[in-house]
Amino acid sequence: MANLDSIFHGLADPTRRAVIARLAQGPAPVSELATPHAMALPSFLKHLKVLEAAGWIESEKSGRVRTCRLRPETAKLAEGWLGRQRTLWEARLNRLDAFLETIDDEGDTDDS
Amino acid sequence: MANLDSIFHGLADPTRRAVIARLAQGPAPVSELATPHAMALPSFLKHLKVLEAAGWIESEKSGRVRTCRLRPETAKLAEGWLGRQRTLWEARLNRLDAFLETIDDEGDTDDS
DNA sequence: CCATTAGATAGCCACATGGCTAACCTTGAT
DNA sequence: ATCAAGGTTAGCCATGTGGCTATCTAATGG
Repeated sequence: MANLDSIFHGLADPTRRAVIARLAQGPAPVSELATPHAMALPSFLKHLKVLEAAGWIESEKSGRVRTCRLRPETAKLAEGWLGRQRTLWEARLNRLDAFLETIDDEGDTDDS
Repeated sequence: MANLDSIFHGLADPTRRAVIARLAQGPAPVSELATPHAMALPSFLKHLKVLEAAGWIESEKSGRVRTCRLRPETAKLAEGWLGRQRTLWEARLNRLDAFLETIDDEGDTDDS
């Protein structure tokens, strides 16, 4: 697992998001993950390491092929944090609405 | 608005997440946002600029006070992307389940 | 055994990030 | 008019990030 810092940093790059999107449809070997991306393999491997360190993916080598798969729990951590903020935000808006209605009930105060 | 790169990069730092969490409870001036964080103001301002460039917050200066507020649409973009990946992932698991049931239906094939 | 395939490691480079201090500019209060 | 408060700007520095090439190892196919 990893902290939110590395989890969100993992998402802050189109190559890495593309890898996650690809792996959401099932595991794949490194070379297959790499082909859509116009960069040298070592550069791409760095992205995979970032994702693995963040807990987004896990991988296993069998023979000379390393197969990567997604760890969906990590997405839950990310969605969880975002959801909690949204909850706070919405609660605040509800309180605000309630307050505004209170003002309505009191009628206009500064109108000649 | 901004792209997913900067949106997620905005979240990849505890100071910035704390600012977002604070602003989810309502707008606040820069100095109030800064006080909980043990760093010089200019350093903190950089974080605010990252958040503003990413579309996470907007701010307005009146007199010598700049007030910041959250832009919750941005959270929707982030949650939206994550949600779409989860949808793909779950669809894939459903197909996998269906496939495994297919195998069950066919009975054992290699059992003497 | 030899060549090929799949990936790993090392090292280099340019630029971005995240922190700092010092100096500056407005606005507000006295 | 002056001083304090609230930012803002400019510049410095160390480290991180994202790309590259060159080289290396370990499996596999012929």
